[in-house]
Amino acid sequence: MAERGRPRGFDRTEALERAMRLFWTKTYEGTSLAELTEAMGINAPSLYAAFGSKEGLFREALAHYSDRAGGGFWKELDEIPDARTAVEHLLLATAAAFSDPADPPGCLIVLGAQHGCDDGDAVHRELRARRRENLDQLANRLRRAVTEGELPADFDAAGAAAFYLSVQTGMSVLARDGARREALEAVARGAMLGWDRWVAGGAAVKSSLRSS
Amino acid sequence: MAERGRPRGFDRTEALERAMRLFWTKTYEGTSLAELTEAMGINAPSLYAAFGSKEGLFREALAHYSDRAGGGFWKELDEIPDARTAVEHLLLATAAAFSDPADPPGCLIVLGAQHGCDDGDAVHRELRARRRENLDQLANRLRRAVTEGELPADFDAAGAAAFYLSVQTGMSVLARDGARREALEAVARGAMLGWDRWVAGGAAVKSSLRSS
DNA sequence: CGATATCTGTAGCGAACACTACAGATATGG
DNA sequence: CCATATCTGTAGTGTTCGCTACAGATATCG
Repeated sequence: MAERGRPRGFDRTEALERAMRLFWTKTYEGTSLAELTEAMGINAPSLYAAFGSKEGLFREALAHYSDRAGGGFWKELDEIPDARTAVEHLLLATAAAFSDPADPPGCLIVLGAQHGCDDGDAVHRELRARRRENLDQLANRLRRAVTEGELPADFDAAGAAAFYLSVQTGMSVLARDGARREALEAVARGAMLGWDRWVAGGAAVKSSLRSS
Repeated sequence: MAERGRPRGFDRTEALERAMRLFWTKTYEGTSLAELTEAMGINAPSLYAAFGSKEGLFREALAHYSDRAGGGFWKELDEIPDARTAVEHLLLATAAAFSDPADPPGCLIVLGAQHGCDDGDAVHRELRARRRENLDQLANRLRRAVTEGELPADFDAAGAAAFYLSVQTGMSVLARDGARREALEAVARGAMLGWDRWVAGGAAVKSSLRSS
């Protein structure tokens, strides 16, 4: 059954793309509806008919971001067979993406909204959930490497995941503050310098702690 | 000369402290004047007489934060004689502070405002400048260790500073997302695992890159 | 063609925002 | 005691916010 009524006068996907880039540049709360409608080339009622609300539009923009811009290296994390190479690639690809002049610097999922504390707000909960997803994906990738025998049984997958995600998250802010690609790559390479000692296991971690 | 006119009816420092904690919890843009006046126990005209504007109040709150809450470990970075211990202490003290239940999690300087791109806004420029200050202080501390002979002449102080700051910055977001103290300490310890290879110098970094 | 359904543009809604005019209150300086 | 100066509380200001009522336009269905 074909659609009835007057057909939509704009390309929904392109409008969504423009909204995503605006949210990415100015954050959720920092982007007004007037700015959105202007960038999308439509009027407010068209926006509400197509996306429901500012929040609905943001959530769709977020999904679009995960599928397109921010999704690449996270998918590859699972595809690259060697865990060490996979993590290194994640960080180096992040360094390249966050400093790509064609896109706003940093990650929409990290920088896309205010970082309040209480936040029962749905947008903040969704962003938090997606960051949590990244943490889990990283930990699961490392655990997989343990079961595959690449990493030792006592490998601290949860700790290492938190560490590597912390590095990647910090890179978002550094990029927003103007860090160049070489600087971000130095961060990525620096994070990999400790890999062997992560692999060496809990004893090495503890001795490093004792030496302080 | 003593002050003329009706004396102020509230403690300016305590009001500032309360404002700081509110900004710390809800960010600059996320905190309304109504919330501020309520938390500070004063009316809007008193706030404006004492602090000039919301922006002026935030800047004073920021200075208060640097002097009091966020300032401790950054001062100690320069006081601890051994650079390795100094950096390790910075990260471990950060882990403890960011997960202290008595304070809002994470750092006001990292989380205190929206992370927009263009931002000619004065508040954002000041936060960015303070983050830049942290980067410079860390790099200078490492360079000092080079001149003192603790670190080799070819030590990549700028790269290492970017790396360790990236870790610390990421910890702010992890803390905001609910990371416990042990998780943040794992991040801190993980960051120190690569220290020796940072010290081993550019050749080690490059070989690590080649191995990917 | 008429009925129906959806989209578009104008124009404006109530609420929240940062901020302030003004009058009364309360101190000091002479 | 009077003049002056500063603070406090009330009650607003104009602007911007996200959002929508409504009428006209444009499509399909029968």
